[in-house]
Amino acid sequence: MLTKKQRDLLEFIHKRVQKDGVPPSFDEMKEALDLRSKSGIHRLITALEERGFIRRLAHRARAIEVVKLPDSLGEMKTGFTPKLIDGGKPDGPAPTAARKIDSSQSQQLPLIGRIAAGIPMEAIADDAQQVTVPAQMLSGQGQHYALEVKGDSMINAGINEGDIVVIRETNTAENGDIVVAQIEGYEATLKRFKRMGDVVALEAANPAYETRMLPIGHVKVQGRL
Amino acid sequence: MLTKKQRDLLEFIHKRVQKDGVPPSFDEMKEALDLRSKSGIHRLITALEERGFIRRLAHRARAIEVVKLPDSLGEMKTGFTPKLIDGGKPDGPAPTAARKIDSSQSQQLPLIGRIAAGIPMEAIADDAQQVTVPAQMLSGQGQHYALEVKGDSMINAGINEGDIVVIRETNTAENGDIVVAQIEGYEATLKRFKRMGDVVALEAANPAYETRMLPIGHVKVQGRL
DNA sequence: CAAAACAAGAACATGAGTAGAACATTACGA
DNA sequence: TCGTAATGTTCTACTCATGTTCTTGTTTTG
Repeated sequence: MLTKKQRDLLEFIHKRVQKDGVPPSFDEMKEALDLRSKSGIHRLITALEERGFIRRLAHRARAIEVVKLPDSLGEMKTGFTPKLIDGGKPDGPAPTAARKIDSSQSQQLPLIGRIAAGIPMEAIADDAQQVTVPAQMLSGQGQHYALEVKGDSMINAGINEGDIVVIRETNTAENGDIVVAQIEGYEATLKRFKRMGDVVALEAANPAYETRMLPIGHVKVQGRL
Repeated sequence: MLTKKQRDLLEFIHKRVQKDGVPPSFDEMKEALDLRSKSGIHRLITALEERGFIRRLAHRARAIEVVKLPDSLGEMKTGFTPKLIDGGKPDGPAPTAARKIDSSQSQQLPLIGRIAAGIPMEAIADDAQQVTVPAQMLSGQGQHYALEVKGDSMINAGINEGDIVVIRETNTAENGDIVVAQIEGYEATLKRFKRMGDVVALEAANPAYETRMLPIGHVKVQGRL
C-alpha cells in the first residue's frame, strides 16, 4: 500500500509524535529523510493523506496526525474513523453553497464515514466493526461500548496500544477510576480520574506523560472502564 | 477459486508485506514468479482483485493490499488479537482465558471509534461530526446520512473529491440513479446504477474509470443519492 | 506590524512502475 | 479434436514517485 519513502516518513512522524508529542515540521521531515527540498515532503504527505494514514489541517503548522499505521509498524486495525479533516475549507463551489443555507431549514445528519467514489476503500459505518466481549466483563447495567486504545500513556496500568477497552457510559467517576474524559468539549482521552476540590487531575499511567489539571467545568466524564 | 499461479503470487505478496511492510512492485513479482514479463503479473493481479483477495489503487505504485487469504494459506494469518481489558480486574495474564469463554455468554458491542490514551487526539464516535444540510435536500422519508466523497470517479456528475453527499438509505434503485453500492459484501462505492438483465453495471462518471459489471447477487444497494 | 517560520504548490527532470494490446503456447474438458 | 481459459512473451504508452529549485501565501511571534 505504501512505498518505502512514504513508509519511512510515516514512521518518522509517528515516532516524533510519540517522543515529543508534537509532529515535526516540513523542514524537520526534510532533514530526517535527507532531502534538500520540502516539496518532496509535501507530496509524500499528500500521498499519505490520500491513503488515509494521516490527517491534517491545511495551512496549520505541524498539524499532522497519524491516523493509522501500516500493519508492519504496529497492530492497529483501523475500523474507520468518524472524523473529518479540513479545518479551513476555504472554498469549493458546492460545499460552500450548502453551508450557507439558513439553519432553520436545516437539520443535522451524522457524518458516518467516507465513501470512495473512485476506488472503493472504506466500508461505511453500518458495517462498523464489532468486538465480542465476555459477558462477565459487563456490569449488567448501563450502556457499554468498546474502544481501541491509541498511544501508550496508560502503559503502567496494563493498557497498551491496540488494546480494546470496554467502557461503561456514565458521567460520574470516583477518584482513581480510569475514565474516558472529554476535555474542553472536544478532546476525548483515557486517563485516571482524580478530583481535588475544584480541579480535576487527569493522570496518565506513564511517567513520560504529564498529569493535566483542569477546572472542573472543562472536563466531562463520558464513561468509566 | 484460485489457480496455482494466482495463489503463488498472492502468497508472495503477503509474505513481502509481512516482511518488509511494503508491497512488491510488478518487477519484483515478476522475478519472484520467474517470469520474463510484467504483463503476466498484471493479469494475475487483476484476477486477484476481481476475486476480492487484494485491493489496490489504480496507477499508484505498490498500492496493493491483501484483503483475505485463501483457506489453504489461512494458517499464515497474523493473529492480531487485541487483549481485552476489564476495568474490574486490571491485571494481566487472563486474556487468553477470557477469549476462550463460551460464546453464549458473550455479546456484541459496537466498536465505535478510537480513543487516545496518550495525546488526546480524536473525539469518540458519539461526537461524530455533524454536517448541516438544507431540509429540501431530504426526501422527507427514510433514513438519511452524509458521506464525504473520496476519489474523482464521479467528477462528470458534478461530484468531486471532498464533497459531501446526502444519501437516503434504501435497497432499491432505478437505472441511472447514483447509488452507494456494496460489492462482494465489503466494498462500498459510489456509482451510477444500471441493471441489465442479470448483471448490474456500476459506471463511474469519469472516463478514466471503467464500468464494472457484476452479477446481481454480488451487488447490494445501500442507499441512493 | 514586520520579520521569521512554515506550508502550498508550480515547473522541470528522470527513473520506477502500471496498463494493456497483440500474439503464441499449453492444459483440459466438452 | 475443437474451444476456452490460463499463461508466457514482447512492446508500447502512460502515470507515478521522487528530487530539485523557486515563488507565493499564511501563520506565528517578537
